[in-house]
Amino acid sequence: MPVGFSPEEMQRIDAVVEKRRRVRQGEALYNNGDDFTALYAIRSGFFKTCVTSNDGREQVTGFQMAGEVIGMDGIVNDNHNCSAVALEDAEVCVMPFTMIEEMSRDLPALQRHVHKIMSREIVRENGVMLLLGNMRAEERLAAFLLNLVQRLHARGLSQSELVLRMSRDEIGSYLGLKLETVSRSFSKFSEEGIIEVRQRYVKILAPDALKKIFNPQTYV
Amino acid sequence: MPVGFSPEEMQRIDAVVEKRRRVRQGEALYNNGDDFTALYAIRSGFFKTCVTSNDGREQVTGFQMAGEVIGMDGIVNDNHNCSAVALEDAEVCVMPFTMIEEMSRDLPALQRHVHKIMSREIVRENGVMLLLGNMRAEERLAAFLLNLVQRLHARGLSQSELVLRMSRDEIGSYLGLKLETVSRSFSKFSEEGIIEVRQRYVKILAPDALKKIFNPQTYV
DNA sequence: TCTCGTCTTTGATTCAGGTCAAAAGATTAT
DNA sequence: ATAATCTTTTGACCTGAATCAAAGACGAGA
Repeated sequence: MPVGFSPEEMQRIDAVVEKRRRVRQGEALYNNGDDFTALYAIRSGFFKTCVTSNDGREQVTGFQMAGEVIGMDGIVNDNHNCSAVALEDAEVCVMPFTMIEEMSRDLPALQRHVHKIMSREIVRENGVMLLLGNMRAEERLAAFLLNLVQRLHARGLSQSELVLRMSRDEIGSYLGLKLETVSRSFSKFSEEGIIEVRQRYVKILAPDALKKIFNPQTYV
Repeated sequence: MPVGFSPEEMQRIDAVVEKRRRVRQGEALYNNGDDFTALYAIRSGFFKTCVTSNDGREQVTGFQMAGEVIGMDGIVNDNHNCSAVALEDAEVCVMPFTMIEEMSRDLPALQRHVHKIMSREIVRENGVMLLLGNMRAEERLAAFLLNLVQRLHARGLSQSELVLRMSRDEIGSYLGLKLETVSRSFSKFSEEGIIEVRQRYVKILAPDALKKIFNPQTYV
């Protein structure tokens, strides 16, 4: 969240952010097609967002954790273009978008913050496109693990251990791979001593080896 | 561009939009890493945007034409995260971002417009992720052609004929395919009488057949 | 007009990842 | 505790797209 506001301004911001909503594991915060009314700041829990082609194929477009904001996909057409599903019990701040717009007219720092959040999402998706368009299975998984552990570390968690909140199938959907390929890649990393895997628990034993897989040239 | 402004407001908007820049074919409007200062509204010409992994693999993230706005990738980090290269001689409006922010504080309709543009880009990229993660070569090419021709048609051009501004290699990069695969898919469509291709000239003979390839289920 | 360089097509072959199948672990419900 | 269900792993095999290679086609410049 942005910084550098006066106490009075913070109070206004708090008012926007006061409404909470709990979402149980497996439930949708919003679904594709739902009316767009608000952005959501994740307070706790873990989400996936996904789009579905009209013949039913699902693509996970991202995994989001505490501190991240979701829902921007709804702004263009006043209804959501993807679904956001909780992968564990979660709580979000409901931030009505009209209030956000109103307030960011008065508070340039908030305005800039909103723009940055959306731009960050564009940049993130650029990165995923690069991954999906150019990388091989093991590179994708390495990139995924490194990204996840880095974000968790930024939240005070371990930079080497994590518990995946999503299934192999969901990881595969995000990475453009089948679940068997994800599983095989995990096993391969494990055999090579790069990681330790037990179901959804993952320990990164050799982060440099992962980085090397993710980006071979840098280390040659 | 947004509508519904008073003459006075239009004048202010015109002031933002008055600065022009010409970009010759093959030149970059901005490069990855460049300082971010402005968004660009394309007045004429055709661009590609692309990101590059640090080992040099390039991913085309989009093709942009007149009326579209590019540069939003630069907002988060105050420098551009991708490059925008003109595929034909082009002219853009340079819209300094500080001016956009300033004005959109006064003009809610402009503010909303800026938000929609960014949201539209997020949604577009969601669609590309679905394409890259789930579709086979011919589906990707069909989706690409249909999208392109639809956008051209919205600009008053034919809905069945088009001249590609980009090479097979660039199409391949965008679609996550090698250029040979793009070429083969073109040939296949051509053999099947779905399109007529002569180099970069493409005529869509059977749009429904293309739509069927793009989205099989709908027609079953 | 001819040549050079670039882009495109096509063919032959290879291979990464998909598909199908089955077993082994987890997790939940009874 | 046990059964039932879901998830994950692993194996065998297949296939769509990549790779390698060569020949055409086109456009720019001499």
